[in-house]
Amino acid sequence: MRHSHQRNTILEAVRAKPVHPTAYQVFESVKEQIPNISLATVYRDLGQLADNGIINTIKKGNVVRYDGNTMIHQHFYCEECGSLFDQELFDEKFVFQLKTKIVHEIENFDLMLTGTCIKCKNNGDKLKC
Amino acid sequence: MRHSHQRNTILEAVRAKPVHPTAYQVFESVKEQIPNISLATVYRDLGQLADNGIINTIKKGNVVRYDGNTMIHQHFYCEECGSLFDQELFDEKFVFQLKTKIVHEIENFDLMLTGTCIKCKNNGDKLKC
DNA sequence: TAATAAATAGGAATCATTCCTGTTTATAAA
DNA sequence: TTTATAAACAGGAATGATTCCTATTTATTA
Repeated sequence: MRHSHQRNTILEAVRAKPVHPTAYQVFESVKEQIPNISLATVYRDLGQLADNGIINTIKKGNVVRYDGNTMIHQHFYCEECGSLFDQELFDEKFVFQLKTKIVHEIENFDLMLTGTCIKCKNNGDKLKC
Repeated sequence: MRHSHQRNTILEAVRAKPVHPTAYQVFESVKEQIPNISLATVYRDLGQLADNGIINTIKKGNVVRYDGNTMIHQHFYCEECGSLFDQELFDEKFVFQLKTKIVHEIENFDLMLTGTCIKCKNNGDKLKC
């Protein structure tokens, strides 16, 4: 990969956002610094960064989200408010042991939990009173 | 849900296919029996069947696949040949215990493993000789 | 048998993502 | 420093899975 101002700015934008932004959200964020950046460039660069293991991708619904945290971790998605949280459930060691139990060669271990987050659950309970 | 010939045929098609068919694959299959079935009908009925817990959905890439097996199980996707296998790794009991460790209310536990399946791996090794 | 709400076919619309093309830029060799 | 060239880019068109829309048909219940 050659040095690129756009790609650096894109990487910074992903790392700055703990919300796991979509490509479009990264586009909007980077636009503040590079007004005429192209959405296609954002997609291309995010793809390159992911291919090189510099960022991770998370799929939820029909959109891809990008995650600057490359440590092994899992995610929780709240169906009520749409928030996507990091969820530490299995560590690297556990995942490594699991891989040895499977005949296939595992590259990725993607766990997505969905449900209602604690905040929404409490709000829901209140409304029911 | 009212009785519907189309929906029944669609459900049979999903259950008959161990490959976890996409909506379009179900459409093609059902077309043999109901030639003028609409793709929109297939999508609508698959959605209803999933909403009622009669079938499950699996997301891989940008397509949804449908699974007639409603028991708790996980999936492995081979990046080489595109096959999607059932993978029993965590049983219902284990998943239940995990849920108690999390503050949020968990409804779904979706694990997708990706990599190279044993068959493709062996083929690859041969080619390298 | 009639009323009616669910289900349907077919096509249009949506939207995230990828592709295409002519132009610009980073890098390395001359 | 200049030149060559392949990567990166902007902007817009294309793609493809899925959903929406509307007029028509069908299952169910009174």
